[in-house]
Amino acid sequence: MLSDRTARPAGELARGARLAPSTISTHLGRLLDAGVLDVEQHGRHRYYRLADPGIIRIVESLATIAPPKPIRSLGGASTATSLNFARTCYDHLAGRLGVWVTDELVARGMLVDGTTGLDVSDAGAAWLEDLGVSVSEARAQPRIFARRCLDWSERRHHVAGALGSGLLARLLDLAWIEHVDGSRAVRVTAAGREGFKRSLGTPPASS
Amino acid sequence: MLSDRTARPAGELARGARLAPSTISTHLGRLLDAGVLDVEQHGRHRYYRLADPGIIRIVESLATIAPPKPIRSLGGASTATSLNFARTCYDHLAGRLGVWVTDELVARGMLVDGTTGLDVSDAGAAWLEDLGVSVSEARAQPRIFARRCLDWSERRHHVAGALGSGLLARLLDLAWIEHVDGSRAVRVTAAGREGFKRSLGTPPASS
DNA sequence: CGGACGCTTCGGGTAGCCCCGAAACGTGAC
DNA sequence: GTCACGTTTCGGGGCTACCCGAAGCGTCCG
Repeated sequence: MLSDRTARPAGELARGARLAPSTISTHLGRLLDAGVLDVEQHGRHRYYRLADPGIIRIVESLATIAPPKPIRSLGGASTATSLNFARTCYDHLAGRLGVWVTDELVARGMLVDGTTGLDVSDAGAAWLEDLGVSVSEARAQPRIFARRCLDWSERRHHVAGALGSGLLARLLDLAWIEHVDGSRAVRVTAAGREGFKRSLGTPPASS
Repeated sequence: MLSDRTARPAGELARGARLAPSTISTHLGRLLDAGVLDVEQHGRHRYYRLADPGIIRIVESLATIAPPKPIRSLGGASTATSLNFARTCYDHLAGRLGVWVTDELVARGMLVDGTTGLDVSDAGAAWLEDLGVSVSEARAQPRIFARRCLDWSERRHHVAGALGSGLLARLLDLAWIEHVDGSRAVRVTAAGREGFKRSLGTPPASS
């Protein structure tokens, strides 16, 4: 849950791992002592995050070789919260939906491995422009065009970078997806289900 | 023990870890199932090695953040074998002696961090030439001049690359060190103790 | 100021990992 | 064929990491 560089309070981590707050607190304390985590206090919340980029790299490389349902203890970890289905990760789409979109684009040859990160093929550019995402604008931005970002709930990659950002913005604009209250969680609208179905096939179920 | 890319039979790994062969065999079996290790059978020996470069990188990065005396179980791991004191790692010097030499050179400002790996200062070059190691020859070689190599017994770095190779060759040439029978283990001769003392201070004890 | 809330600390129960010795297996040596 | 040797498999024992509920501490809110 912390591998997306977010800082999260202990209670949220406990709920996410389906463990008692006291249990999570012990773990966090040890990781803090070991220098793996940093903590920042805001009011009565204590926000934990991975200590440095080196640690992040290690966590990510471990996650890539870990079996799909790893974690020998920690209760079973994967929760059934709406965050697992779809959420924003910074400014792009993550969760089961984000990974699905990425997978479909790759399967159709629209998204391919490029020299630095990912790239779109001609077919991919056409599809994106048709949807209303400006590929040329994304390319012009002073940041990496498209890169893989590790999804903590799916343990697979979804697309980030300028392209991921543009895609998320357009999907919200089209009202194919919308934020759930004020949270990072996202839900697919009726229009979205239709739209996805027409252009990429049936999206995963939210349950 | 496997992080230097060597392949080793189960029994040697058991002795190195000071564990019963049956215990080590269980661990190796699990790591094999998980795809972390590969195995190759030669006669009645089974040689284990890390499965791929990705795994090697992960093992090394974990070792760099692990505390100096980690390993919660596994008996206590660090053996008192002669391999721990001094050995060759490919074509350079490793073990307590190899790490000591590297540390002393760094402490004296002779070995410094360079753009790619390590580099020698003017003082370092002078010292090496005085010893009889040709720095210019090492630089001319079509391989990296000097790099850090993780020492599995010390869990710290020693110097490798063309410079590490030249240094080992010269130390053997000067008969400051010599191989123990046919093994990778190395011992310091009487002349070596004298020589090290004059130029770098008292070397670590072999016991 | 009292109560709610987030978090941590403490004490104790349990599951499962790590370990070993004994025995089985397979290969090479005599 | 028999023995030696390296390795694996099996059955069990001890330890400790993980986990929880209860209690304590600090912060915010009414």
